[in-house]
Amino acid sequence: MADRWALAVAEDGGVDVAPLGPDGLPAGPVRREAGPAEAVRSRPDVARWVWRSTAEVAPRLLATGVRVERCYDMEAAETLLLGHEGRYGEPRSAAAALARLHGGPVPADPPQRSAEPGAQSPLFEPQAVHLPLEDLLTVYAEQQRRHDRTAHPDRMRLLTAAESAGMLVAAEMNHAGLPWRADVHRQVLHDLLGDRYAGGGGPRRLAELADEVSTAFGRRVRPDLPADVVRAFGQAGVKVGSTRRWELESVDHPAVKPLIEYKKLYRIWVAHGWSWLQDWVRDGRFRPEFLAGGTVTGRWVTNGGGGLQIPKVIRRAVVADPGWRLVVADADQMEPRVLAAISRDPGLMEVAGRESDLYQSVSDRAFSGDRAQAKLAVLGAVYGQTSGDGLKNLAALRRRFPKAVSYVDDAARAGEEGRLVRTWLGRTCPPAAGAADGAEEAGLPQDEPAGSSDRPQEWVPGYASRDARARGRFARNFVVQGSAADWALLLLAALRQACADMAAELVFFQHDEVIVHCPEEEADAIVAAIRESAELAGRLTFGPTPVRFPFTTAVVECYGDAK
DNA sequence: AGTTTCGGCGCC
DNA sequence: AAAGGGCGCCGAAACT
Repeated sequence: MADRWALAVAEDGGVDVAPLGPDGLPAGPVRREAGPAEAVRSRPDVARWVWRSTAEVAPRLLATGVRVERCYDMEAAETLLLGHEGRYGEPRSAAAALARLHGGPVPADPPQRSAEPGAQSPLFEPQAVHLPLEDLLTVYAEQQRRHDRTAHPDRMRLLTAAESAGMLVAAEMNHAGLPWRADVHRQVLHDLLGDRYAGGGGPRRLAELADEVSTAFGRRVRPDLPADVVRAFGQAGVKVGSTRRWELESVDHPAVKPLIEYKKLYRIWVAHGWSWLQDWVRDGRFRPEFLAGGTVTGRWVTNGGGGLQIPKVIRRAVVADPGWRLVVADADQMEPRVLAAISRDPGLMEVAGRESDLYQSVSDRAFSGDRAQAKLAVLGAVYGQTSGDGLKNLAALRRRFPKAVSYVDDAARAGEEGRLVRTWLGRTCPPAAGAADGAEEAGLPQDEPAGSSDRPQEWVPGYASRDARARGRFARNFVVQGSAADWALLLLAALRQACADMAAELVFFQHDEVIVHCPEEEADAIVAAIRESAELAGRLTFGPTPVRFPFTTAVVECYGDAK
């Protein structure tokens, strides 16, 4: 049995499959099967299935309980390769890749559809283009050659494998759903907001707070209309530029307290209230549609339901099934640890080589024990902070960890100058990303490289334009956030394999946090598997490195009890 | 009336 | 003086 097989879905839902040799070329005759499940089930020893789109195939496998070991997602590969080649914006479908090879007209990608609440099969792609197996093989062979031509072929191949694994995990999470107790959710809502229908059609507590705000101003003010609030403050003799919380917090006025409380609860009501519950929770599960690789940095997004923005108070509703547990695992200080691994800064690698609190260690070395300052400085360096305490403390950071800071500085400069910036494994930042305004559809730099623009947007001689600086900040953050996403994909892939021979299921993933739903007796094994997967992912992603990737894990029945 | 943008905030 | 990065979501406001 060949190690790799290719699989092409036909118009009628049947599939053609063929074994691939070590060179990636067909090593046997094409066979016809009734569907992906039949094809996979009768070939249990295949190590990797090569197909056009995991989102197309995986739901059909999951529906019949068939699992694959690994896959190669051709359209994920095409996206990564186009990015690496500096060709962001070109159509990324397999059909487009084929057309480019044959010199024909290149079809545009189908438009992204958005999720509909309660959709039964949200992953089914209505506009799926069924390429014959022979064409898939042509594209695949060319993609192999394109991997070979990248700056680090071994890393790029790993990235494609990791992204493909992520697509499998995402499909499995979409299938499983996050255990969700609607009754608990309703109780939380009632505790926070009071009766659902009380004053003016809204919840009681919001009506009360709106009254308090109005009383404080001495006239009727609607707290959810920013313009109305700004006007009311103006009439009270307080000049505010917006109604953002950080700005209001420094205002001394009796309306501030109820206003901030109102906005907090209003947010819960509109984004995770009763109608959200009705729209997104079915049969005891919340099913956001996870999209692996949904952002340019490689972070995932969810399509529908705000799956990655579940407010802390609402997590009370995430409850394990009877006899089961949630293993909630959160990577400790992931971004500075990743910065240590990619920059090879000796000092930062040394502190990241311990599992203890990294910010405290940085603080001990450079900030005379003030952990909060150290954390601000590190995050400021990663995010490109341009003012405030973070900037002030950056100098101390630079003295102690020069290679780490210059690593992100170099990325920022490259971004400003419109050069390509890549994560450790080779995911590539679009040159125009981070531009202040739209018009990046062309996928090309928006304005002149720094210093050569004849119409600078700001008159600061020798400095980059505002847009260029925005791209610099984007690129600075990209190398860290994106390399962290590289590592997280490998972590997920390893954890998925560890869960394979247990009942445990991966049910949630949020950048540096993962939740496994498992029978109580498997919880200890899962905790160990997370630790082992994290270290394995570190070695696979970054090669030999002293950097550790510890997790804080909690075995709980309720997500709200973690942390 | 329908679509896009804005303001604001949730998460990391 | 200078907006710290990435997202999604909602209603209101602003547009067509």
